[in-house]
Amino acid sequence: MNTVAPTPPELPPPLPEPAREELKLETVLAALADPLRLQIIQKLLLESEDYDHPCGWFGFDRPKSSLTHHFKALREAGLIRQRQYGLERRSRVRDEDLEQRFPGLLALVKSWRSPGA
Amino acid sequence: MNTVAPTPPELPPPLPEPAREELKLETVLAALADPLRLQIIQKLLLESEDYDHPCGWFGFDRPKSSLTHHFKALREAGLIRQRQYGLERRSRVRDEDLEQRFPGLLALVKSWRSPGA
DNA sequence: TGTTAAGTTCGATAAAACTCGTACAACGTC
DNA sequence: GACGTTGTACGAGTTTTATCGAACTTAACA
Repeated sequence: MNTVAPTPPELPPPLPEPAREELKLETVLAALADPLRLQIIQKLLLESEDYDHPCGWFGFDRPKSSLTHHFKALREAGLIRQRQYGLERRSRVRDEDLEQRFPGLLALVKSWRSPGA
Repeated sequence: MNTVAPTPPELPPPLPEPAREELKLETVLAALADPLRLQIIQKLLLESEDYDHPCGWFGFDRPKSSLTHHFKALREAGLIRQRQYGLERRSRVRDEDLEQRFPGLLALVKSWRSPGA
């Protein structure tokens, strides 16, 4: 019986991101201080169900260039990992890395009561 | 036998601050995103030993007007409580309020490894 | 009363950050 | 190849934030 974990089915490589050890609390907090970005992370945490999501999935009524800006900020701060699937760039929260470095932080985001709801 | 808690020995009233229920995660995170302010909170958490401290106690080599700016930012975000003692304005972390609203957040600040040390 | 010390307020400057339009690149499909 | 779709890159305008000097306020005290 072979108990080796199955090889993941060829994922596209992640876009450039800081390594786990490079994550800085100041930077992570600054990234989360923006309400839209907080909302992005919260939605991913609450609704993503193990799938990565392109930024259209979020349903924000904002110009695309604004969204690019915020997703990039999140990625560069180390909050999300992004992979390119054809045209789409899908995002997921780096929950393991974040929990390891900043335990409890994501729980706070999860239970955030956003002003808009 | 009287088990009533002793009346605290006449503290000066706190300067204006947001009530516990008014604390906003975005605002708190933004306040903590600045390295100097993060350092202020961390130092208070690690070394204050139940005393409030005037801003000279921190030993920052910055002009007074800069310090005023940051302490005010922390107070208005709800991170510290300040009381006036004669000429001094002493600060303490609002640990109970913060722990209640954002459990685990202060632990992250406590274990922060500041870039400068 | 005059001096010192802690801290504020105001104002100017400078550096970041947010917002978004326009133009562009890449991939799929007809 | 032309088109629609997803998203980026660049740049400009606007707002926020940080930094700090200078003048002021207040309390303590000799």
